[in-house]
Amino acid sequence: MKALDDQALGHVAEYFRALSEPTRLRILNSLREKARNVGALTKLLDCSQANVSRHLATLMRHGLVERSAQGTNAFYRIADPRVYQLCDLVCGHVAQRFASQAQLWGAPASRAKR
Amino acid sequence: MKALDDQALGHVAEYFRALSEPTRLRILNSLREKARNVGALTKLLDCSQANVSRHLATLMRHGLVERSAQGTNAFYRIADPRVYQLCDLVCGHVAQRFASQAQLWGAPASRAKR
DNA sequence: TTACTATATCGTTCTATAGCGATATATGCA
DNA sequence: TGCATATATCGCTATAGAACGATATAGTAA
Repeated sequence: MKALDDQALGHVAEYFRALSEPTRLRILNSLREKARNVGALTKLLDCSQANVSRHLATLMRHGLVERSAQGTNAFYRIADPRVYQLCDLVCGHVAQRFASQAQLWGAPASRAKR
Repeated sequence: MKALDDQALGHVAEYFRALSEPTRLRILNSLREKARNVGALTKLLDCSQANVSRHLATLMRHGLVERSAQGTNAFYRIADPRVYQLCDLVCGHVAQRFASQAQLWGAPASRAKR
């Protein structure tokens, strides 16, 4: 992110926005192991089929997943495994943040040593 | 991001959401070199002081920047340089996506060979 | 054809938030 | 004290998008 022009910055922001929804992250997480069709994801996530379809469309629009139709089924798979690098980085940050906050608050939840 | 419980997933989503706004990305980009106070950022970004302050509060809330007051000035600095790793990953993805789309579209914008 | 399944899309409602102007708060100086 | 500067916050409007139910589209089989 060096000397980004505004247009590129907008695209980066949109990419992050695509990842800023818990249901979409759950979809990506479900596709970690293998490709799945919409119905499977619907059951797995306990979410309406319409919503799953719409979130998949959003993920498609940003190149996060790929689609392959087989008969009436639409199978989705991760298009770019780098997305997991992103998530892992953020998870690390979030976890660390919680750890330090737990320390600050006297760690009532996650037993810290003193 | 392996077997994330819903709460953690929500936090990850919120973290991404904090990064999903062009103005906030511009702020982070401006803080890449050095810490700046609100007034400096306001001029730099050509944005209202109220907005800058509010975005900084959002970035603070997610642990992306740190604040240090000096008199009436509030200086902000990057709290976690890993955020730039995130942005660089996304930039790489976005750039690659544009390149392949340019190929698909016959590259009218970014002169492709053939 | 008709019926069934899988997926996508539409229309509505509701919530979150960005931007703006005005104002509140805090610090420093005369 | 009073005033100027720096920052934070409030109230408002407008917009984006998430969830939902209903419906449209496509493939498949009888």
